Amino acid sequence: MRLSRYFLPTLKETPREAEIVSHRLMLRAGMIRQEAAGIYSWLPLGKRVLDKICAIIREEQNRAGAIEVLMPTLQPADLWKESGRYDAYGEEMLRIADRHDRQMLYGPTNEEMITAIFRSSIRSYKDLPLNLYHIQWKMRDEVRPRFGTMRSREFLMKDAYSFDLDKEASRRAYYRMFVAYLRTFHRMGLTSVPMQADSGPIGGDLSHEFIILADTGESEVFCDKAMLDLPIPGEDTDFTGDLADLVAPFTVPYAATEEMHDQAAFEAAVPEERRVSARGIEVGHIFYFGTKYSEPMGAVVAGPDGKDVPVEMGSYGIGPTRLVPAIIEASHDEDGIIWPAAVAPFDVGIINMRPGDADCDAACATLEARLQAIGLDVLYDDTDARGGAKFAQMDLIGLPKQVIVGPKGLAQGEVELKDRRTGERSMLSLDDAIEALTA
RNA sequence: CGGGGUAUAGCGCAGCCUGGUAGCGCACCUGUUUUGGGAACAGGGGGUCGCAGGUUCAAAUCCUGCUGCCCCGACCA
Repeated sequence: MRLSRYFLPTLKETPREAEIVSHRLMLRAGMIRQEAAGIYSWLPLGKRVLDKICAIIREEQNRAGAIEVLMPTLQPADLWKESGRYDAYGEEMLRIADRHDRQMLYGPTNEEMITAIFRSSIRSYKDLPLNLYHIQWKMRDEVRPRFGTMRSREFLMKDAYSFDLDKEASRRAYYRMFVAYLRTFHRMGLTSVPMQADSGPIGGDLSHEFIILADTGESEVFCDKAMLDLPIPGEDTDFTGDLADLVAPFTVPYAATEEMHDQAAFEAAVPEERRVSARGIEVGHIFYFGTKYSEPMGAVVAGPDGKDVPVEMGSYGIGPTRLVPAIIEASHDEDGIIWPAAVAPFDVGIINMRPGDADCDAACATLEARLQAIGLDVLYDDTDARGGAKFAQMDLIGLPKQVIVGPKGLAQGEVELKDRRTGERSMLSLDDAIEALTA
């Protein structure tokens, strides 16, 4: 992509409304634009990051055996009356009447709808286990949206729903998502800590929040330092087996958000030098809720004995539009964003120091073509802005690798390769630079 | 929903107290000189001063009402 033909409205100054660093950087890097309180447009650079995040989520959901669907954002109120949540949900649910004065709502979540889909097609335990997910816009009309897309009213959510014959099978389904989540966040360059969460009226231990540690996180979290260094299950994980042994190392050490925190238990369980108390951002939440929806809504399957039983369910959420700022909170410096390679909007940035100079133009064009040929996404700054402005902009938008091409280097047959994270710079021949970027 | 702010060009701000027909920096356009870490000079374009009403010869400025947005709290992927 040539920068001169792209839409990248970066800002030198920070819009006044932005308080936290990720919000400031997302606005300055031209990733988003606010349309109303808690409502955002995603501009090209932001859209690219969002797409990369969603792609990783999909890969890991699919690997874990979940199947993608797509449900509508607008739902009929009748479904929610069946589950009893239409009246219970409160002001956070955006209610709409259509032209026939039918009661509709912009969905804050999809348990009712997925249960309706399930019950209309599945009759036998032989069709279980089943896990259906989608990535789709949700609306929660929060009293006070804030922090950019970290807490917005309209937000993207990956929500998966599992269906099983009994609680034991549902636990295995829960563990599959547990491992999938560990892998998903790990692949995005994040250290996530699963923390036991309030599981509501069902009780038990099958509810976890996945927390990213970041200084500017919203809530206080406490855990055993050992949690941060646990190896993450590999992509060869057999999701058809029981994953209890893989999950156990993550559920045994102490880890709790402030709502669940017990200081005495913390001190008893964790030696002082391993006690971590930090800020965290919730990027995922999984829970088992049994027959809470299947029973009132009549989602039953015939068991081996031929008798109908309400299906056991769980739901599993990740917020991609929250992950973007979460990643930035965890990875930035005073110059701007530092994207982990897996979610960077472009893999490589090329800076042409002297557009119009035949040698510079030719070297940049060659570089761009060869990097694209090996499958890299390249943003080529071919504008005639001053050198300093180009460096600042490329650092602001956080591309992990940058190649700087100018007459001084070319006179020696070299270009400069820069690593955004470490700040390391080295002069290399064009071929060596391409070699280094391919590795 | 309680408390506190704020609203003037795309962004950041001044002007308001003391009324006289809108200004600065950045960004943008033209030209020249420049060019290795947010260039210099010269010229230029861009504004229903959030909205509505009122006071006045005259309102960005004073008065009244409303709305948007931000922050703190309670609530939440």
